[in-house]
Amino acid sequence: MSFKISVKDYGVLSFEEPITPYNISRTLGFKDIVSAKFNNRLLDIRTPIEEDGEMSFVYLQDSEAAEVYRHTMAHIMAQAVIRIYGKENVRLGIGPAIENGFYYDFEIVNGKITEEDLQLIEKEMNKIVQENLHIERIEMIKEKAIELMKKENQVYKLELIENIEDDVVTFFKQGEFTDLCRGPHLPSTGLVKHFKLLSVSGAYWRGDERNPMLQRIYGTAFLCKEDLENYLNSIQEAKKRDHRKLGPALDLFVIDTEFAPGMAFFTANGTTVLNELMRFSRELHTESGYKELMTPLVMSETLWRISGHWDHYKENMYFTSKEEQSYAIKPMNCPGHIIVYKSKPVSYRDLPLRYFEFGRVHRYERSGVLHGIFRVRGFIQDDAHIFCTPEQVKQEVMGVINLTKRIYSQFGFDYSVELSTMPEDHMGDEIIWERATRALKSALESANLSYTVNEGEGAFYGPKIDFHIKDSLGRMWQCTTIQLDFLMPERFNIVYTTPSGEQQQPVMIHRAIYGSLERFFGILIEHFAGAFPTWLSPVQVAVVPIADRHIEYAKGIHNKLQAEKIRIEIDARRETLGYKLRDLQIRKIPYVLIVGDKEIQNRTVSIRTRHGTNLGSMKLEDFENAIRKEIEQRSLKTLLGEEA
RNA sequence: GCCAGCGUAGCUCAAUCGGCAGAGCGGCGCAUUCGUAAUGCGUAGGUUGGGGGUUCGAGUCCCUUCGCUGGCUCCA
Repeated sequence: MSFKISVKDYGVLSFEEPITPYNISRTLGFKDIVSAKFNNRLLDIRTPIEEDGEMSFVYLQDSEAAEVYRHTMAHIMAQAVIRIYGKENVRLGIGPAIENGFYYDFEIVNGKITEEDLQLIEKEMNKIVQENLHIERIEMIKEKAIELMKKENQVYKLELIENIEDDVVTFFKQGEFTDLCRGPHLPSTGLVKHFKLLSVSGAYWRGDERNPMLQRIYGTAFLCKEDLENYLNSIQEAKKRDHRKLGPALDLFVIDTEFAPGMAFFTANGTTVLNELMRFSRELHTESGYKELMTPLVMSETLWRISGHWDHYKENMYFTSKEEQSYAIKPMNCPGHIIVYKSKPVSYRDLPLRYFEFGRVHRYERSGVLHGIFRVRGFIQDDAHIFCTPEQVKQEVMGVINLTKRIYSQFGFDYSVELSTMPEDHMGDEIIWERATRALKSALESANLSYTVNEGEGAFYGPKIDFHIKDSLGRMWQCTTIQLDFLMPERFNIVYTTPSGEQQQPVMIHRAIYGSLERFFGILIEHFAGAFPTWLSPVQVAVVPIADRHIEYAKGIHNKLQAEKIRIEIDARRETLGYKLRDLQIRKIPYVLIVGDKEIQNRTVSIRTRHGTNLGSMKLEDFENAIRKEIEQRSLKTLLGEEA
């Protein structure tokens, strides 16, 4: 047996016997490695290697090391939990490193972990760090490991081992604590000292709600104190952008939890923003050849039986009845659009037929999932259904992708794209699903979008492409969705006439770009931290007369700009100038026009931005032209000299 | 829905061990007419989420219900 390893910054070495990265590093005089990258996989330094490959060493300061030390931190936490609650009372689930931190799932027999306990656990973790325990990697024959786990009553670990294919499994041991684990881990528990436990929550074993619920502790860890503090501060800062906080504070919406949990009441300000969003969307949809519809909110239950919602979506629907007739409040707009489609004969010449609607839908959502206006029970979709021939599918999907890119670029945020395939609970043949999935893939590739695949996450009627946007706390939310559907046209038996006079079934593409206006609005609030671009700002300009004798002039400005459809208000409150400026700035009004004696004399306005910058005086006409242009262009930036 | 925590004035938060429900901001009133982030004084505002219980006495302890937060599952 002989194999070669190419070590970065050294050269190629030949070995006859299995060797660990640690031993290689020692031989070559590299010190203090915490992990090794071997053929692009992060390895524990104690893992014996016996094959050709390329290796580079990972040191504590390297970015790749975070995964390793956070994983070790999860073990330290588990060790602390066991010390506190007693070995016989703790059953371990899984404990991986995640983005920015780590977690571990526990079952505490006849007990529970509360937020208060986190301090206690942190204290014990600090002890373990102080003890600087040596971490050992142990290989064990699977049968023996199963026996051991049975003896220790570690039912979850047992399940994990039974699902491992190899004959040998690995454990990591630090002091009295041993855990089934693939690794990699640090050489000892004393290397990373700065950590914080963040929260405790429930998590189903293996993510399945039929399984028991374990308790999950989330934490984070960093090499130096500053990084930890910066991270904790960034969480605090992000919380200030939270739309649930900013929305009511900026008077955009309220949620009345007593009378309508999971429903948003948009105030005048919020409605203004939504109207602007809809206006923008309508313009683009018209340009892209969509026809706007309005369809009923309440339709017969029978309709929903035909559509398949009754069989696959009933749990999420609201029902009502009158005169012994049962009705459903629509959870989707598709059946309504199909009724319009069916209302007259369709020729191949009419296709693709793009029906668009700002459709208000209601879906029952379990109480625990509601979240501000990101996840509600009633929302408005910028929904459309494209009816087309099978040949037109790819082009139509690409059209939607382009429209999506166009809309996103207006706001300037990043997104990720996912393709979701056939779920367990689905309608129709697998062959149809495969064809549809291929069409979506092909469109994605032609559009040059990189994407990840979510197996089994599609809608019940077809596979879909989703665009996700990050919220202020790093959670991803689905906005745009493009779903292919070969099934609903069949169930409703809709057809078009082909050139040869035959009746053929169209393909249906369900798509929404904002997704839900509520969610998109919420994302915007967080993205701009409430300081919307001027075209979206509920109030675009405030005029502040310095003293009563300036009110008349201020009113003139107000009336003039208002006549130009600029959203302007006058602040003639009997308060000091400083007080009003502070108040208007907190409300994030893009421009404040201050008028006093000087301005009246020169027919100017003094301009102050919501960032507190004094832009000096300007002729009213010049200001008017600039802001009008800024609004017309729906500019992300101000045209008056600084970032909007 | 599930696990844990939380729910006091419009908002942010006090109220010791179970012992008279309070403050700041905001609102309202009066005075102040002011040049780029908070003028001063006064005043109203509460069934402590709802219901039940323990107790001489409950914001505080127990039960229940509704809601919220963090996650899990689910989803636009």
